[in-house]
Amino acid sequence: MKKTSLSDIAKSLNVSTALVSIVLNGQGDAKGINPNTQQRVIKKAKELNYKPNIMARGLRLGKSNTIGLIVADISNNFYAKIAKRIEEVARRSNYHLIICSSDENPEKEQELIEMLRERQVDGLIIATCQQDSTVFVQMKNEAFPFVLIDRKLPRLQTNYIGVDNFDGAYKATKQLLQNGYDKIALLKISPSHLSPIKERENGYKTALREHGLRVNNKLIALVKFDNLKVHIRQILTEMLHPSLGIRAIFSMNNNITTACLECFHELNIRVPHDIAIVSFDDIELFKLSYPAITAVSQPIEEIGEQAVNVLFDVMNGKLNGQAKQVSLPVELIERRSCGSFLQHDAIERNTVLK
Amino acid sequence: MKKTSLSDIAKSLNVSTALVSIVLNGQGDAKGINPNTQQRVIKKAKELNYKPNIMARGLRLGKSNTIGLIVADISNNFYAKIAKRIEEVARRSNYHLIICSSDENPEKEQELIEMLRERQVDGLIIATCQQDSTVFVQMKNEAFPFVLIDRKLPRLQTNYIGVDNFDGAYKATKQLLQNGYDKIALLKISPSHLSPIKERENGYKTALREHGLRVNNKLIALVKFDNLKVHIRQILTEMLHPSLGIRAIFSMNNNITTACLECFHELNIRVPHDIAIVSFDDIELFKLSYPAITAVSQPIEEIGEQAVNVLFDVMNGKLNGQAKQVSLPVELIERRSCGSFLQHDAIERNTVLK
DNA sequence: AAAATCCATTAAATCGTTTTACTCAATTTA
DNA sequence: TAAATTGAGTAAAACGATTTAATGGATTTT
Repeated sequence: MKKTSLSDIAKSLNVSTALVSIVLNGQGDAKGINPNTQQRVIKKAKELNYKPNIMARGLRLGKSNTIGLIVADISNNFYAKIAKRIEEVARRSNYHLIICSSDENPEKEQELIEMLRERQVDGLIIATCQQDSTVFVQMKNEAFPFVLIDRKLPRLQTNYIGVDNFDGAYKATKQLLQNGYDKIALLKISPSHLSPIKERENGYKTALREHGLRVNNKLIALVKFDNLKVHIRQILTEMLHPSLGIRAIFSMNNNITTACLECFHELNIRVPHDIAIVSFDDIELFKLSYPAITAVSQPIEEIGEQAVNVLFDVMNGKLNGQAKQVSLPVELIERRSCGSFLQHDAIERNTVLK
Repeated sequence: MKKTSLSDIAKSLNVSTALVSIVLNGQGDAKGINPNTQQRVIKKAKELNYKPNIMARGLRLGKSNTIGLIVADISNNFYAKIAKRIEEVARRSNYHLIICSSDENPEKEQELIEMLRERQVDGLIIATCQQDSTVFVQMKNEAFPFVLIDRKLPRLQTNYIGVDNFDGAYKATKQLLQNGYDKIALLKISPSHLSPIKERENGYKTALREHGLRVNNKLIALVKFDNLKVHIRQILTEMLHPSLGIRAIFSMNNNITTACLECFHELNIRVPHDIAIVSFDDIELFKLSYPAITAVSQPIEEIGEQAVNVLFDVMNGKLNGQAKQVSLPVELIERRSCGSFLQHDAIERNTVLK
C-alpha cells in the first residue's frame, strides 16, 4: 500500500490537484471554492489517509518549519532539559525540533550543522564546542538564522543566551572563602576554550583576589571530557596530596562534580570533613547525595525559552541584523558540602535538607 | 547570498545538471565521465559552497536517510542515553536521527509519529506510551518499518527490544525477602498499562508467592507521571503509617525512586534503617546517594544498538515480515539501601561503595 | 564501406506541492 | 446589448536532484 498523494485525491474526485491543495490548506473559503466540493475533498483525504509529503512541500516553499538543536551532550541532564523546553516552546508555534548531540566533538558539530542545513531547517540553536568561529561567521554572512546557547565565541557578535557565569563562580568561591577555606582547587573542563569556562575561572580568581589571596596555578586543573572518570581520579590523587593542603574544590560542572563524588566514595574521602566542594550546575543528584552539594543553579527553562524566542525573532527579521546577547542570573543553592572549615565535626549527619 | 543548486554549477561550467549530479555522487568513473571534467565540477562545487538540497533529493528518491526516535521522556537519563547510543549506531551507517519526546502523552506521540512520517523518515524507533495498538497495526499493514523499545503492546506481534522485566523485579523483590523484609510495598508508575510495569508487577508477585506470602493490594500504589513529587509524598505518608508495617519498597523506576529519596530526606526518614528500598533502573544518582541504592540495571547501550540493527534489517527486508522480539538480561546491583532487616544499626555510614 | 562499439555527455521525465495566471460560463451592470 | 463582474475551477510552471534513454561523433570491427 503506497502513500496517497494530492493527485490521487484529485483523480478520484475529478478535480485538479490545485483545488485539493487549496482546500486542504484551509484556503477554500478564501479562494471561493464551493463548500460542497470542499467537503468532498476533505472526506476523500481522510478516506485515503492522506499525509502531505513534507519534502515536496519543503522543496516548493523553501522552508521546512523545523528548527535544529545541537547540544554538546544530550546525556547531560542540563542539555536534555533545555532540549525538552525548546521543543515545547517551538511546538506551540507549530515548529518541529531536530535534536542532535555533538558529544563535545567540533568536527561532528560541523557535520551536524551541515546536515541540518541540507535538511533545510529554518534556524539553528547551538551549544557549540567549537574554538573557531568560521562556521558562525559564514552563517552570519549568509544571514542564516541561528542562536548560540550556553557557550559563545570571543569576538563573535551574534545572538546568544547564557547565564552570568562570572557571578556564579564568584559567589561559589566566595562561599568557600567565607567558610574559612583559602586553598581552593579549581577543576575546569576541557575543551578549556569554552566561554563559560573562562568566565567561571575569572569569577573564581576575582573572588580570591578580593579576599586578598593570590591565584595559585598549581591549584587549577583541566579535566578532559573523554575518559572523565579515570582522569578525575588521577587529578584528585595528585591534588589531595597533603603537601598541597587543599581542603576545598570549586568544580565547573555537574559531570566533574559527579565524578569527584564517585571518586571520594571509592577513596573513602568524606565531604565536607576531608574536602569541601561547590559545583556549577545544579542537578537532582546534588540534592540527594550525602552530603547534599552546594551548587550554582542555572535557569534552564528560561534559557530554552529565550533561545527559541530570539531565534524566531531573527527568522522574522525582527532584529534586523542586531545581535541579541542575554545573560541570565544564576543562584547559589547552599547545602552541606561546603560547611564551615572549623565546624566539621559539629555537622549532623542526617539533617533535613534545605 | 542564496543557495547554490546543481544547475548553478552546471551553468557556470556549461554542462548539464545530470553530469554534475553524477560526478558529485561519486558515479563519475562508473559512468565514464572524463576525469578532467570531474575535477572541474568538484572544484566548482567547493568554490560555490554547494550543499545538496535534501528535500529535493528526498522527494526524488522517496527516502530521507533519516530515522525517527520517539522516547517517552528525553529528560529521563535512561532514554537520553538510549538516544545517544542510537544516534551513534545510526550515524555509522550514514543515517541521521530525529529525536522527539512524547512526555508520556499518547496524543502527542501520535502527532509525532505523523509528523515524522510526513517528514519521510525511513523508519521509526518508539518507546510508546500508547495503550491502543491501532497506529502500530496500521503501520504494520502499510509495511512501514518500525521497532518498539522498552515498552510493547499486548497481542501486537511486532519488532521489540526490551529487557527481562519479570526477572529484574523478581530478583529485586527476592533480595528484600532474603534480607528479612516481608511487608514490601510496590510503587508502580502510571500509565499502568505499559508492558514493563505489568511484567515487573508479576515478578514482584511471583517472588512473594514463592516465599509463601500473599499479595496484599494495599501495599501496591500507582504513582502519576505528572506531578510526581507531590503525589509520591501523599502516597508515602499514607503507606508509611505504622499501622501498615511497611519496612521496604520496591520502586518501579528511577523517577519514582528519586522522588522517594527526596521525600525521605524531607521527612527525615533513614534508609535502610526506617525503610529499605530497591529500584528498577540504575542511574548515577543511586551510586552516590546516601546510602547507595540497590537497583536493577538495564543494558542501555545494548537496547539502543539492537534497536537500530533490527530496524535496519526490517528496512532492508531481511526479516521478511517476521517480528523480532528481544528480551535482554538485567542485573541486580546490590548496594546499601536494602541492608538486612535485622542488622540496621550495624551498618556503617561512610563505607566504600561496591 | 557498412555496421557495431565506445565515449562523453545530455534532454527530459519524475517525485508531490504550491501558486500564478488564466478559462469559461453565468450573472450583473451600464 | 455590450461590457464588466463573479464564481468555480484549472493548466502549467516551479522548487532541486536523480535517472533513463538517447545523441552524435569517433573509432573499431566485419
